Amino acid sequence: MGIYMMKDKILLIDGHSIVNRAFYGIRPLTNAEGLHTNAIMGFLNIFFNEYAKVKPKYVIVAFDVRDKTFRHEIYNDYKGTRKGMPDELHEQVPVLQEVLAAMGIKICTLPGFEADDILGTYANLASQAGIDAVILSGDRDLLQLASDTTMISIPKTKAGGTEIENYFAQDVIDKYQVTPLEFIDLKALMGDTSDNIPGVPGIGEKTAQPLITKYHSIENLYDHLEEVTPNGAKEKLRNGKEMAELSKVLATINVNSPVPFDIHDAEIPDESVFYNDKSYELYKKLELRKLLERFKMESVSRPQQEAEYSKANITSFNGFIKDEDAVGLFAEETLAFIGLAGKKGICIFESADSETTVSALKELFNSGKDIYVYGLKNMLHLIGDCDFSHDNIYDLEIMAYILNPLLSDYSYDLISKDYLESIVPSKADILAKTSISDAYYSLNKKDLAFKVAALSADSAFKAFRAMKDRLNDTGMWRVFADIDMPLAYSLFNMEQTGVRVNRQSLSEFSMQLSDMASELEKDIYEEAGEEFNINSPIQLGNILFNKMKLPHGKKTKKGYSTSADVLEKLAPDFPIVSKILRYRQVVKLRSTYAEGLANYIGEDDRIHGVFNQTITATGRISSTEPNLQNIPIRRAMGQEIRKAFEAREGCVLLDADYSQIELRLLAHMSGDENLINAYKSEADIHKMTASKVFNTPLDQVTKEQRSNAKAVNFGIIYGISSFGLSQDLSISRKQAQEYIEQYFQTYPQVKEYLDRTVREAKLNGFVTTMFGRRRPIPELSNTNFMLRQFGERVAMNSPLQGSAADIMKIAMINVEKALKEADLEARIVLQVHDELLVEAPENEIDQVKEILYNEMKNAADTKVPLEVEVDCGKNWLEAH
DNA sequence: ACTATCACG
DNA sequence: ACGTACGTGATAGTC
Repeated sequence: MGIYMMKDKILLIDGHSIVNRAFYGIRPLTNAEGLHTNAIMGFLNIFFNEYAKVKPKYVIVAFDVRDKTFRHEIYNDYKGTRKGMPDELHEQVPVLQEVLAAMGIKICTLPGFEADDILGTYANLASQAGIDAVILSGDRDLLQLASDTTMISIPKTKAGGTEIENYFAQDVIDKYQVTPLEFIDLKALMGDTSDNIPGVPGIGEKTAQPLITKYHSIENLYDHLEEVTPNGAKEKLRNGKEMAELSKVLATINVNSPVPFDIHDAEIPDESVFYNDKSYELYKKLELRKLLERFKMESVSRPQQEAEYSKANITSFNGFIKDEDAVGLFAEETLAFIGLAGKKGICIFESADSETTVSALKELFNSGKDIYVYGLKNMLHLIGDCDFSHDNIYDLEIMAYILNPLLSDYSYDLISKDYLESIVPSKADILAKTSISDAYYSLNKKDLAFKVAALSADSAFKAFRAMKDRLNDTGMWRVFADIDMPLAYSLFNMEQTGVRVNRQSLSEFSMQLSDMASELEKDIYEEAGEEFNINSPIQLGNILFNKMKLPHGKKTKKGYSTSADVLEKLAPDFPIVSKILRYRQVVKLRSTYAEGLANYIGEDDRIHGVFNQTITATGRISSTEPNLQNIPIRRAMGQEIRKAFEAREGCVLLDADYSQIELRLLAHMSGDENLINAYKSEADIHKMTASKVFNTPLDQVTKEQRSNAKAVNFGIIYGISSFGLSQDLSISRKQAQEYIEQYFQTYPQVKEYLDRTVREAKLNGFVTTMFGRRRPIPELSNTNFMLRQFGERVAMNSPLQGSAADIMKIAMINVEKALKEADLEARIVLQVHDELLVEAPENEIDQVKEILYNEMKNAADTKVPLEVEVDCGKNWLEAH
């Protein structure tokens, strides 16, 4: 390998241009404080990529002083002003500058000059000092600065990510047939609206480019104006001479600006200067999680705040809690140790065996002390039961969820930040990807496991008060104490009970499905004339819409949509399409359900799924590993899967579901007299609505009218829009709009209620359920019309969906309690939003039916009675 | 890791 | 001019 001197490099960044590109390229993101962060994140990503590629010795980021844009003022004065940036972007610029400064990166602004001038000047200075320059900008204006030693880098957003186009002088010539300096003249002729360069009216790129290639400059072009053909262009040039000259002044970058510091002041001696305490805290505050990983990678020796704790044997934990009223508790699956934190400090208690730990935990729970934990339900699974006092145990994860259900994570480090204003290292910071168990049992990471335990217990101990106050202040303490906290035990019991699934039935059905799939596959290949992957939307789209030339509907990013609603419209005319739809159905049933569910059936022939309590924005619970809330029901083939959910020997399944609970709640919450009366007088609300909306006697309502009214009813719950309804019903927007207006005429107080809800949501920034649970809606104050519109629909939907969720939670708690008090063996096995599935011994059927009906019906007091249907059967399909 | 699709309420 | 119904999770393909 030869040895040669590498020239030093300087990376010059056009701040506003890159931040703009980042803003529009990345979906909106905010941190817990509501500060937008997408542009900052995008900028830093682009920066780190470019930094890694260029490996510069110097870095300068230039920003315009936006209020006074000197050169352009001349022009702005008579032709309007530069487009302002949206608030969501504007607020990020000073924060980004703060981040860059913390990273030790020089920022340069210069009143009276543009960022372009600063970049040009430093590139010029660099060239004189024998330093290569790389200018990073989204703006092609900068191409005039390209030379053999100055490269212009322009990021382009492509489908697969960001690609960067690099231009030295020769690259500019190759692409535009003009030299970098001639690029100024080209720009001056053709103009650039984004940069407020007027250009010569009527002259575009097509005309301008050959002219500059031939005459090299505007001055020379006008000296030879008479030679120019065609006459039209000549005439336009003649009339636009003044514009051309002005434009050239505007388009020329000043490479001799009075820049405030020397290149050598912008030296980055080593990449590690980016990663310091100050920048770490800023990244953390901005919740730039992905980027935070760099801090670990790049500076392993970064000092981490130490958690001070003592160590003891678990048998002595009583001594620790003796003079404490409350403690924060950490426990995890090894059960080899626990962490306790109280007012006198933190202690890690080690234990010889898990039985000792379990009994210590139970004793602790029964000690009468208040216990604060993160994720109680998981802890209950470690212990194996919840037969101990409940009302002194508080789950901070649930508290944090209620305070802001929009977050994706409620770990101790985020809670410390939000409620204690204290930055502590997260589990991932301390252990990277190692699990607590692996760390505990490894040779050198045991103390790291202890450290996580200590920080978690300590933050639980300290954050409780602030969170309780916040729940009280927002009127949500009752939601926590009466609904979500007790529900955790119900969910634990449900998970522990599990639901019995017949392995044999699933496997037989899976084989049938496989046969059906290969049959359909064969037919589809035959009709398509070739073999391809039917599961690939890209390949399928190509076959259907490019090769076979079927009429296409919507487009996706990568081609034509092949979604079911598009294919269904084609199915009657093209047999291959019906086969594809059927193939999809079959494959879905096999992979997700027949095979997918089988993987979760345990030794006890039951599936013990996970019911998550801190996921949804509205207060519903969600189900994972596997998802037991989306088991097929609507189509005959899918019902086979439901049949596999069986009661164990000697038992039956009782299924209880609320009928149209959200619509009934709409009647209750709006107080609409017509809707309330409709419910009181007629069982079939969709038919009743059809009769009123379409002005038809009840007994003459057609099937179609009823189903249209049903769609409108659903639309109302989802936050009605004429577009959405028109899509659903395959009718025109105008027609949909008429339905909606008819509906609101029928139920005027519903309209008033929805308007009021949106209005108050805009005022408060959140909506509430009947029980006071809040959902924040930051979209309502977004400047993006689409997002605001979305916020309005959410405002209409969330109180209904959320109140229904609250009611079901209350019902679950009460059903469980009633089953226990009646000393029954029956257990809740599933919850599917408005439906409960209970497994009960045959001799308990009547009692359990009664309990389900009463507890669900009476879970809330509403102006329209809640209707509950209870049924039973040997399997879930029969019971529903 | 992201997109498209589809299962449920 | 935009381009959408509300709330979820799993799978397969693609990058």
